[in-house]
Amino acid sequence: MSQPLRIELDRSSPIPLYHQVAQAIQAAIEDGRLSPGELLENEISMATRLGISRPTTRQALRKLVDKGHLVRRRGAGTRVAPARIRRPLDLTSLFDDLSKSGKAPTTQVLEHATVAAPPEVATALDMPADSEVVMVRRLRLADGEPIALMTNYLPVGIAPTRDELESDGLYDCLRGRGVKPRIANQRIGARSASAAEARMLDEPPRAALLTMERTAFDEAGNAVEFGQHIYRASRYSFDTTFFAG
Amino acid sequence: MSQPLRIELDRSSPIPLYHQVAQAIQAAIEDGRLSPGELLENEISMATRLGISRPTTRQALRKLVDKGHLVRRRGAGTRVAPARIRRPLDLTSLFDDLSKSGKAPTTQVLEHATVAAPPEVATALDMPADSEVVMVRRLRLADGEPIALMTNYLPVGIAPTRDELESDGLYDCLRGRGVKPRIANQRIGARSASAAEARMLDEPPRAALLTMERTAFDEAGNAVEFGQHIYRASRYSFDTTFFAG
DNA sequence: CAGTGGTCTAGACCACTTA
DNA sequence: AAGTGGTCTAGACCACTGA
Repeated sequence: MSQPLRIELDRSSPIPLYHQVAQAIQAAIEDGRLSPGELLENEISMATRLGISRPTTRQALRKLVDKGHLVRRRGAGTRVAPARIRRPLDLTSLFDDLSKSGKAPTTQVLEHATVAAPPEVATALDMPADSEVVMVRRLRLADGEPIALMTNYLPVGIAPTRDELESDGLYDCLRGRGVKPRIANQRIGARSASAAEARMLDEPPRAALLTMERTAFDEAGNAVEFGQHIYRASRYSFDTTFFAG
Repeated sequence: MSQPLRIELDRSSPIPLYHQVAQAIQAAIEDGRLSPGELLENEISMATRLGISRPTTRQALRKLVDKGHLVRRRGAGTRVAPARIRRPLDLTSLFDDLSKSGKAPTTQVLEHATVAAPPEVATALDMPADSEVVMVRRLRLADGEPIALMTNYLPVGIAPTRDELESDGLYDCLRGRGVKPRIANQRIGARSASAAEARMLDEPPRAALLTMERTAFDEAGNAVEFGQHIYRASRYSFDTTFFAG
């Protein structure tokens, strides 16, 4: 531990104290003021120094452990986790993935229509058969190069417009409408491209494609989105981090 | 809420009280005594009924929320999460996956040798170049049908023997040695099978394969295992659940 | 407005690590 | 033996939901 981390707390803020503390420490880790493996101040000292109780301090540290940013060992202290075990984004978003890797993501909306939900879609979204849903098909590109062909189905109430989808990722659009996806079930597989798919994605015939099916839910368990996507395996792969419980 | 869940606590047990409570509730959810959407007793009443403090009760409930088994809303109570948003196993294990779906998994150990770590393996395991590691190649089958070809590299100290690997999954073997993988970084992609791969997996030439690279770490951040695996896309896909947050 | 979960406090004792 | 995090208690006040 070099020297105690400077943390400003605002007790009049609606943001919980433990969250302010966690944010401050996470920021310090992310901008390098705390290095991987570095020993942190112990929690009792941190609590008294910040003028908060020990349980509140613990709650902040626990959050960071859950996110994989800190490692704690009884008797041995709290350390910044090795960089390689940090958890990446929680809900995979192609748009964010591409932005972060320095590519310029663009979108062509191929279709945008209100349709009766096919049976498998109605099941996934937990709606009565033939309910109306918005169906969207998009071609996603990075630096002008096709990356993925995405088909999504959304409840009519929350579906973004065609224009919104041209400029932002689906999840950004949903957030803008106050919809917060919290849980997603994904199934990732692979298959060979059909002739039409190969043509659209600029791949050779029967090229290997990554496939992903996803159903997303908000915190109350309401289905928010169902998608069937195919990715060029030559240009894209899924990076995920798992924590054992 | 039908009627308060019967929970037996053992205060002399080394298992923490909050863990006993969480286990009891999770068991009730899993065997159907609590149904999806069902309202639970509120935490104050549960605390007094079980003779434990409210923070301890909260800790139990928080664990279950983190695992996706419960959904809580201020003012509205605690409910069992819809079945479809339950988190599956945390660290993907082919062996467990197959067992649960009623298949009989078997393993052929094709190679088992101590070798100098290739550069990319040394990097993944965070070891000096050319360190000795145990390399294992296995063919995994379900009901006698080939499913996956797996290549793993492990530090010599913890590597299971050939015999152990014939009868159990890798992660079971590691647990048996007291090694607890807690975090894994995975990269999932796809490509076409080589002639040799197609032959071993009983697939047509150039069939689409799922690929997975994984590095697993224990709680202290020590690398435990690095693997490069290929799966028959026609027989296998990855199911995962993500939590935002 | 009654009831719920969310936040926070100020202590206590214990198990484990390190030296 | 000293220091650390892990567990647990018994309260308090607040924000939000729903009838």
